Amino acid sequence: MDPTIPCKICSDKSAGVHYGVASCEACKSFFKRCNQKPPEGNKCRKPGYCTIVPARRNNCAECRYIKCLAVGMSINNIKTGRYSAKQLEESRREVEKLQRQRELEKNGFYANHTLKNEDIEKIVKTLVEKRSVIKKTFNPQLERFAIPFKVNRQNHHRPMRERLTASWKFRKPEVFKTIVFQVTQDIPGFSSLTQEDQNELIKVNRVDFRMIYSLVKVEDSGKYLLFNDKIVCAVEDVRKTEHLSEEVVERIRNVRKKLDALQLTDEERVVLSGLTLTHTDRSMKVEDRVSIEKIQNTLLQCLEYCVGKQYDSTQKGKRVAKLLTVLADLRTCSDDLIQSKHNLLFKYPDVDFPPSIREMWYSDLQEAYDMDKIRSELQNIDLDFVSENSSPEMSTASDLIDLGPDLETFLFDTTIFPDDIDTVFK
Amino acid sequence: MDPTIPCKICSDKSAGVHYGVASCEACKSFFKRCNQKPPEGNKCRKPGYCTIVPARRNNCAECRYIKCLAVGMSINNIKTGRYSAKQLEESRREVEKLQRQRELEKNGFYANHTLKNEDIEKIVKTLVEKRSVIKKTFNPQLERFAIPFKVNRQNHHRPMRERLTASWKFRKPEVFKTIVFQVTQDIPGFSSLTQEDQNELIKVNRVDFRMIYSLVKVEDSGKYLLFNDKIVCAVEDVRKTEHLSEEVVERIRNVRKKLDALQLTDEERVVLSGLTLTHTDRSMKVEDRVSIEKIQNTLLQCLEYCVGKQYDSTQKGKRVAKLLTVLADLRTCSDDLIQSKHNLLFKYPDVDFPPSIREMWYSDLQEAYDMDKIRSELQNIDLDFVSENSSPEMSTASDLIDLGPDLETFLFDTTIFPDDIDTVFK
DNA sequence: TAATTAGGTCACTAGGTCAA
DNA sequence: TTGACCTAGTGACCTAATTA
Ligand SMILES: [Zn+2]
Ligand SMILES: [Zn+2]
Ligand SMILES: [Zn+2]
Ligand SMILES: [Zn+2]
Repeated sequence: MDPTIPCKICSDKSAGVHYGVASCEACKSFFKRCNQKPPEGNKCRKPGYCTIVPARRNNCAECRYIKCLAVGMSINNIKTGRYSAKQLEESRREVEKLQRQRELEKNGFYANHTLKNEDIEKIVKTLVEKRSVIKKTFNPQLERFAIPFKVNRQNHHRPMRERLTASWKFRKPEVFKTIVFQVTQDIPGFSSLTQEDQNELIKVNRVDFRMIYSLVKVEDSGKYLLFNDKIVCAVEDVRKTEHLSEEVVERIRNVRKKLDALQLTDEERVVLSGLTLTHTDRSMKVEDRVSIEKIQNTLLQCLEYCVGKQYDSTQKGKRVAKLLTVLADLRTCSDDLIQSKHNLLFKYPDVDFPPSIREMWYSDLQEAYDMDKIRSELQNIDLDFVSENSSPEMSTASDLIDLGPDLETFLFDTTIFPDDIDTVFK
Repeated sequence: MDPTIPCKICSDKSAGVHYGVASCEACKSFFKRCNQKPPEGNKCRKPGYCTIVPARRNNCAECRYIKCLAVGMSINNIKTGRYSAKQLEESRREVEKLQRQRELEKNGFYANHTLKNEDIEKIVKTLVEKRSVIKKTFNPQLERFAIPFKVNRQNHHRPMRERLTASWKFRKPEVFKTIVFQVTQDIPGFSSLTQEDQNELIKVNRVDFRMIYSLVKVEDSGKYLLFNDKIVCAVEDVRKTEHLSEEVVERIRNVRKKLDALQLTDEERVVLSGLTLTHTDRSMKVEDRVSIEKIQNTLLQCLEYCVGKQYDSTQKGKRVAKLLTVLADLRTCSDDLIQSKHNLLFKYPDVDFPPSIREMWYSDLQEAYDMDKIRSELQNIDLDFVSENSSPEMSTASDLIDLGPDLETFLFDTTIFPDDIDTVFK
């Protein structure tokens, strides 16, 4: 809407926000046509690598489309109607940011370099290995939760405020922070960002990150939470304790289905996870957008490389496009999830949430994660809140709906009410 | 007015009560435009089935419009001006209910499932058959009233209090209760509701139900009450004994006209009747709104199916929209009727109304229908209060206005003053 | 008065059109 | 195929009207 904000795809003069992204008239029309018929593959020698600028944007439709998807264009992201005062304020601030940005650019900070394959290989390999290390490191702690339990439905009728207050005593968000911190250490350029930017990116994108990075396999029917191939909990019970509406759950379910359908390789998974953290649209506070874009560019090259290992050039572009489309869907979906969390928390402002939770869910709070503190706290984390009784029962399948949340969300972010869990078995 | 009450159409943040329904700014504007020009039909594959949520509400205007109508939006439902203390109290209570609601949500009961055609067929067939059974069962009792009689106009000048007291001796609301109870037995899910919710729904929606379910044919001119094709009474006389204002009668007359103009098939009639009972906005006491919504959803599918039998896909959406519009009009109209009943009864608080009547008309009374008692009482109902004299005269047509009430209302709910009836003729 | 809403306004965008 | 331009919405905000 402000012409000083350039097209996110080709950096031409933007003609407003189209399909969720500031874009020029040309790129808007282009993406519109792509939705009717996506551009043919196997024309570009290196899909994803062509530079998209006004003069050359018509040279490679495939790359233009990939860029559209990468910056978050999606048919599910449509905005209509007049802007609210709040949105206008956002826009105004983005313009200011941009000006500061341009000054940085003049200092030759940003270079649109192309990585060598061996560098890419090294990055991806490190990320994959880090994931299995994390798995091993946290297994002992996570394993303690791999105990199926039954939810006491009676507790759903207790006053919400009471249940919320009780639940937070047992949250361990530090575990997640540690995991994501470990990962960012291996994303080239991420630790060079200011502490503030790092924290902000993690904060606003953690749901997306977690959804993709998830350490657990989701059970095939999608009805149960699995960890180490053991059923942990019925999804419907999580939905209720999470206080999520059917609609939000439906959205999550759909995105989870799409994610599962992708059958991500480990390599694709870690790179995509990293990509989620480079999304800056959710925050006004992020300062150094140019550096973040550079990180994004690096990871996109990694993605292209990983996909190229499995697919021939005919299919490679398609696969990349597909991955990025699902990423965009995931963003919209987790926006909803975050929103419904906010609604919940604002509805019960007097609940005694620990500061770490407030900070996590109230996006306008100023405190940020203290990475050093997290690192030092890593040793002292204690996760036991489930006592181990036994009772070989579980909510019946007929009560359940099809959803595939991930264990981490369940364990560290969700509103689990320990009092609701009355029997643990196996 | 309370922003925690979401938009009834798309569940976005509501901006107050518009056209009678809590709705967001967007849906308000949308409905406003629809009143100028309704959305084009035959664009949606399955009118009425699209989910209306903020992100997707612009995907299908037809379904959004149908949803508007289904939740009761109507140009005749406009409310302006400041809220009274009572209305504010209502709103406050609704917010509380909503919170409790979400906690109940839901023993897996609410699933937005789509019914198979054969199941729909079965439901509709059962409902239609039940109606003809009811007709047969109650014919002997109703037939006894199918005697035209003349009203003694002198009695209209007797003190109101006196007339009211006398009249209630002869009311038989039990008959109606039995009829509606029989019907609810065949509405899937209705009998699974708590006894309290069932009673409350019947209580607050009975006028609408009756108006549509009506067992009698209305005389063509609309000037006389008919049962089994025999004139029973002049409408204007009912108006006077009922103490209804010209305005209310005019409203009823208009709605009745609209209803008649629809030329409902038996199938449409029974399904619409069922739908009236799923309306929860009139009561604060209704608890399990989600289950009721599911019932409503089921019946909406039935309606769509019935309409689909007669109309091609081009016209189907239009017909459904039309039916739901009239339903909304009916609601407003019977709101007026109920209000004027309340006014009447509050004006004469010392009249010795039987408990069953108090309970029926004073919506804030706590007693509810006792279904089991009704069932057992069914055998003992005795409807004879009209003695059979004869006199071949009738109120002249010039006194009459165009109104088409239904016999059940006349017989069982209305304020008939037996003393007013001085001559009955063949 | 103050609260509250219908209807108007117009800054916005999806999708269609068509010359280049 | 492209992209400038157009049309039919959309929805945030405003004001006049309505009511307690
Ligand atoms: Zn562009
Ligand atoms: Zn290319
Ligand atoms: Zn809405
Ligand atoms: Zn539709």
